[in-house]
Amino acid sequence: MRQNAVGATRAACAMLAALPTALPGKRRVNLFDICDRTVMPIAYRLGFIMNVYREPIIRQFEAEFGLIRPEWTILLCLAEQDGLTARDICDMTGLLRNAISRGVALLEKKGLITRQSDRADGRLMRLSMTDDGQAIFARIEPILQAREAALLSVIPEAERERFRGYLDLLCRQVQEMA
Amino acid sequence: MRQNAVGATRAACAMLAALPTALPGKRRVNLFDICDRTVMPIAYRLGFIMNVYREPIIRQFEAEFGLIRPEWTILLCLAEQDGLTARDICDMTGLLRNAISRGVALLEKKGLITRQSDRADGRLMRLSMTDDGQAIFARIEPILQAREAALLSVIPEAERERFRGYLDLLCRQVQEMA
DNA sequence: CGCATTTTGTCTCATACGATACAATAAAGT
DNA sequence: ACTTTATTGTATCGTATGAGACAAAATGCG
Repeated sequence: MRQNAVGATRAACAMLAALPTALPGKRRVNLFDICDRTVMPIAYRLGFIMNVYREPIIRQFEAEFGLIRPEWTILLCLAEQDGLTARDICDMTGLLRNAISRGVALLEKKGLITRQSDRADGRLMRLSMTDDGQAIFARIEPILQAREAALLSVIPEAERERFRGYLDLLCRQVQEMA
Repeated sequence: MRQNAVGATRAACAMLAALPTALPGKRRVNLFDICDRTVMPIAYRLGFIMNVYREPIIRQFEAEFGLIRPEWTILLCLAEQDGLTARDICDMTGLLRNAISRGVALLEKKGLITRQSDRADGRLMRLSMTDDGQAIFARIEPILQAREAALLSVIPEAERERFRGYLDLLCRQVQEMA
């Protein structure tokens, strides 16, 4: 007998409750065996994808380039738009002020970016990549690109625009929710 | 002049390079201003969504229930399938052995799960939720469910199945990539 | 059997990270 | 102008967490 008859929505999944309670022998349980029976089938998938896709890259960049996540995230942003402020990067990435501040300090100490206080608003620090920063970024960018290509390869090219559209909707929605 | 003419793919985005290099006044820079000019427009969106959607919940559950991420992740899995092993949960969630082991130890100490070593394979520990565990899970589940509903509300119902299909493709692909 | 190899789970350690409080500047209200 | 209030960024501190080494059990191979 399943012991998990908890939560209001559990009843909605009652027809699935007939699944074996004791796992048969050594059968390996798969992600898809349970994620649709949870109350968060989409968020579960998103979380799983990020756990498996993003985490290893974070560790690789730490080990290989000595850059923590906020650091190369900042470089990624500055590569596409010079003179961003820490606040800009927070908004664009969803990282916290804390993390960006730390990343900026580390990058500056390494000489990979420069900080210049804004003339109009003394609180703002405009950030720019140095040549060294661009050199490092030139090494991490192809890695990110290759990984993106591998990820997307399973979605037919004709469908990618539609998929991107869904993600844009979610991006706006999570901003609303915050 | 933009200083970021770095990386092989930059040329492909040349038509976008005409964007203003110095930010005009105090204009707030948005996520969508740059994410399509990076080499990882999809992964960037996925990362952003997770940063803004998942992180706050992780912090809330830590503060409100004293459960770290591996802990409530384990409960989520056990709620849908009793008797899972730590290894099963790793495969299903994309979390590392380490994290699951830690979560299991904490949950057991709190009396929220029980561990029972498998008769056939002495290395395996079969996990089960206790009544207390189910009680806690009954409190976190609605929160997760509400959040999922809010997230998905922006995707038309008729399209959700298609979206879920895309995510399934990505789930399988990241498993392949690992 | 007997020995190497693999698998499962735990432990220790260094560290990246979020929470909180704070300083500096700007903006708004009177 | 002068006093709140908000915004931007920084510093300190406790903790969650990944890396790596390890123990125990199972499996493969001679």
